Amino acid sequence: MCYDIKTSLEKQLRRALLDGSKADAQEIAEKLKIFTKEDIELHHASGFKHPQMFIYTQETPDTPTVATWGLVPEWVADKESIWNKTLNARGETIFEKASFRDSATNKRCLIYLEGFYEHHHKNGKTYPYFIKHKEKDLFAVAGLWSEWQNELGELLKTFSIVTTKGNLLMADIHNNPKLPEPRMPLILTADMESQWLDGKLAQNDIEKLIKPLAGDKLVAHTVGPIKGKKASGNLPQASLEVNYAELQVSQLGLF
DNA sequence: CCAGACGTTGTT
DNA sequence: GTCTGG
DNA sequence: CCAGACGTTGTT
DNA sequence: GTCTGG
Repeated sequence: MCYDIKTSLEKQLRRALLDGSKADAQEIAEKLKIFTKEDIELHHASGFKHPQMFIYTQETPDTPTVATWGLVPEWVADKESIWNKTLNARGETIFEKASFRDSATNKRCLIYLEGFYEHHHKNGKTYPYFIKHKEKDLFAVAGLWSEWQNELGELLKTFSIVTTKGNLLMADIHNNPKLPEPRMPLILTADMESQWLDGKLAQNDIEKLIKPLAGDKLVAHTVGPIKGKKASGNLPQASLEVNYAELQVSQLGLF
C-alpha cells in the first residue's frame, strides 16, 4: 500500500491552519512554524526517507502534531533498525505485537488523507490506482503513535497506519497474486474518529472499530507511475487520472 | 518492485 | 537472464 | 538464563 | 520493556 502522505501535504497544511486562506503550502507552513520553506522543498523533491506528517492525538485532538512515519517503540535502542518496518500495523494484532501494544492502548491517533495507491495486476503488468472517498475530500485513517527518546534525551514522535482486510473494491484492484489477501488502511467514519481517540474506550470496543469501510464508499482511478524515473514525485499531480488504453475495457466492472 | 542468488562436494 | 524472498 | 526479536507489504 | 527460543 502506498499512501498519499506526500501529495496531500498541502491540504494537510490548510486543514492545520483551520481557515479558508488561499496561502500556499510554504506560507502556511511558515505561519505554523512547523515546516520551513526548505523542508517543503525537500519534501516535494524527496523520496520516501522518513516522511513527516500531521497526526491528531487525544491530547490535542484539534491541533496537529508533526510525526515521522514508521513507529519507533520507546524501548528500541536503534531507531533505524525498525522505523521502516512499522509503516503499517495489522489491526488484528495491534494488542499483541510488542511494537504496537502500548500505543494501541494509550496512543491512538488519526491521519487525514486524500487517498491512497494500490497496484492492479493485469497480463503481467501493474497499473497504479488512486483510491479516494466518494464523499470526503480528506478522510481519517486510524494510526498509532509513539514517543522515542535518543541518548541525548531528544524526543522523536512517530506513527504507524493501521490496516484491515480489504473490501470488495480492494479485492478487485489489489490483486497481486503473491499476496494472500488485499489489505487497506482502517478508514474511520466521523463518529468512529472520536471513539478511536477516546482513551477510556475498552480494548474490546476499540477492536470493534477495526473493520473495512464498505467498498461503495470509495472510488478509484488509474494514475501515472508513482515510483521510478517516470514518477511525478511528491506533488499533487501524482493523483491525477491517467488512462491506459489496455485497461479501457475494464474487467473489474467497478470503474 | 528490487536486491540477491544463481551450487556441489564431502580433504582446500 | 531469471527467479525468489523480502 | 541469555540472546534476540520486536513488522508489513509486496513500488509507502 | 517483555517475550520467545535455544
